[in-house]
Amino acid sequence: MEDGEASSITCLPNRKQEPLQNPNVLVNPKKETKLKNPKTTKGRQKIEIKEIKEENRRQVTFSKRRTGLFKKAAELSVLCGAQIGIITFSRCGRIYAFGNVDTLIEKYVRKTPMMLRSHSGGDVANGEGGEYGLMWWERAVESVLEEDMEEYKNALTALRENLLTRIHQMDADRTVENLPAFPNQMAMTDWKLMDENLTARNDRGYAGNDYFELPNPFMSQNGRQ
Amino acid sequence: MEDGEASSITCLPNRKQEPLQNPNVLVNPKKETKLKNPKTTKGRQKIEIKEIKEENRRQVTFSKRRTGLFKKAAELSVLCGAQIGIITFSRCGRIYAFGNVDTLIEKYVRKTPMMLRSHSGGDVANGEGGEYGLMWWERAVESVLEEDMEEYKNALTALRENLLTRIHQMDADRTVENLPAFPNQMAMTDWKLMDENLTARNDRGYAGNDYFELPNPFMSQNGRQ
DNA sequence: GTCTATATATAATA
DNA sequence: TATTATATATAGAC
Repeated sequence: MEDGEASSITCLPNRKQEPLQNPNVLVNPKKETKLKNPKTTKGRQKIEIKEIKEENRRQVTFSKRRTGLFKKAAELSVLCGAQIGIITFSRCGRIYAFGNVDTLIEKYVRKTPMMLRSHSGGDVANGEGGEYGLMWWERAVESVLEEDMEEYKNALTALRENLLTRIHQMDADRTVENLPAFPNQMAMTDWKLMDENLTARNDRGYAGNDYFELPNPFMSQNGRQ
Repeated sequence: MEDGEASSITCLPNRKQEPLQNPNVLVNPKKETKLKNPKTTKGRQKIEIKEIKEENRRQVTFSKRRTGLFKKAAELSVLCGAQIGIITFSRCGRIYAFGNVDTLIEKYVRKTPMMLRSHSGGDVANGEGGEYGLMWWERAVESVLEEDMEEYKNALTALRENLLTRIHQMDADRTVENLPAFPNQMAMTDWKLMDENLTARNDRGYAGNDYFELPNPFMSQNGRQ
């Protein structure tokens, strides 16, 4: 009820009223004479939080709630000056992202070394540029950074892609079952970049809300989600 | 109004009522005789979506809305079988994350090559193992992958960390002002991993909601956000 | 997509 | 923290 909250006039305590079918007896239900409102809908119904089985209903819900989630994120970002990134994979593997995800991923990975270090068992290594028993590709990265941080920064996205397009076998879940051995063989051509009409950024531009969708090339164009 | 929606009885069309101060004339406002409700609060007030200046109010809002956002994400995940990851940096650089972020980051980076490719100007390269004008570290990564994908997978987190701990100068924003030249010198010791009481996962365990907070070691323990 | 009625989130307050 | 009243999100039906 963003604007025109006149419907709050309705104050009928009769809940669980008749099936509200056949509103044709009364005046045209929409437009004109909304007095004597016969409750055209049941309104928002309570639902259980469990997987929605009906394909179509699930799809509608996904779309609506994803929109709502992103809107909430935008508001939180603006209100509190927080940086927020959201990555969403629909069941068919379609990506929906919110925020300057790339930047946040880098910040995230950069700021959570402890988790990873403890995972790999080692202690925090010092980074003076010597040899610390790093794997060769780790040293490689290290060396390029020491001599050319700027170029590295500019090329990071390319590197990042190259890195990860190689590891499609890992954590393959049901949304991305059988990727070909070389992902570049995929016809990833029909992705689209869409600008979202999310809440306008404030002058600081915290999250820089970019919002895009990248369809899974292995899904038929119909039957999306 | 989770349970007990009796308050819907109140149907006073008089909005913008008096400042509702001084409810002491009537019976005790809380408990007993909530009939003749003198409106103990103004209820949720409409706010503009712009940065909240008051430190305290902003902090409260951040906490509440972040909780709400994560709850929404959990619901969307369960309802629609979607995988969702959220990364949030508060103004002071504290990290709040939702979902199996690491896995989703890998999936995300793996599945967005087009965006990056178009950014770097090239077309989609084929990956038969030849030379495509890749930068040397790209070829390096490529070669290691071709001969030892498994080891690479296992070492990915270490690589990932090593990669990104090197690029702390980029996108330095006001939340992370002056990181030392070598992040490993940071005393990243007081992070904590907390389990969140988010909505219980369904049996598929889509997002595997892990939720943790990683405080910025450069912020004093008080004055958090 | 749009609409309506209701479920839910949350601003202000104690 | 917990409560309350209201703003907002969204289920169901077009």
